[in-house]
Amino acid sequence: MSFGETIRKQRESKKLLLRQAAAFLEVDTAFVSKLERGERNASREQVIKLADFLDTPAEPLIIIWLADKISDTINNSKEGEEALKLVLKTYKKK
Amino acid sequence: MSFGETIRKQRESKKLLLRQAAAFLEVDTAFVSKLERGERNASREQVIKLADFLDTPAEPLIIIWLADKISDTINNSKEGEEALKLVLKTYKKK
DNA sequence: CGTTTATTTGACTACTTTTGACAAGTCAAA
DNA sequence: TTTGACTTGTCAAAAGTAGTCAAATAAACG
Repeated sequence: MSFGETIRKQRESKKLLLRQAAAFLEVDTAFVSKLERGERNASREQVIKLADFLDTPAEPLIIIWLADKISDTINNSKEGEEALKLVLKTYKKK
Repeated sequence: MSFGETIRKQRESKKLLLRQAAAFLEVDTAFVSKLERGERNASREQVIKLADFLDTPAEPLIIIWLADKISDTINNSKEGEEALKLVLKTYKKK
């Protein structure tokens, strides 16, 4: 599940409105709608604020958000999986 | 080893000059220098051309180049490893 | 139905980033 | 001291992005 879907689900399950999320983040409602549908990207700060707004721990949300960004840079290229493995390998040692 | 280092090593081992690489890629010498030092990013097309220029298969080069971009989007954040694993997991099933 | 409230869409602007060139620089070798 | 390889800084143009606004849909609901 993508970052957008995740926060939408959480927001809805708590009966919160886009408008409220927007007020909390201090942005326009349309913008939050776009975040939830993956049409815009959240900044790290916004993710943290969202976690706060949704009253959920930030870290898992950040992980999903980051994963989304990674998928995005890979962009379905067929070399993606190999590249991921490579990064993971060199990431561990250090 | 990063993408830049990789292509520099290959170029040097074949006694090719920056100037020649630049001509082949149809860019300026300074630009290739920056690519090799990671100060600029190559486009996918440029990577492919480079492979051609270096007379080496493109795929492994693309993998390294992609891995570089991924590392870049993770940018040492502590959630990076978890995010990588998450992407890898969802990437396999598809 | 008709009205109101929530969400989506698209166009648009301002801002930031990136590309690649150019000129001037360092450095080594001859 | 000239020459050839590479590096560095600066910049204009191009491309990308964040966020807004107004108008369009879609629910919800009496």
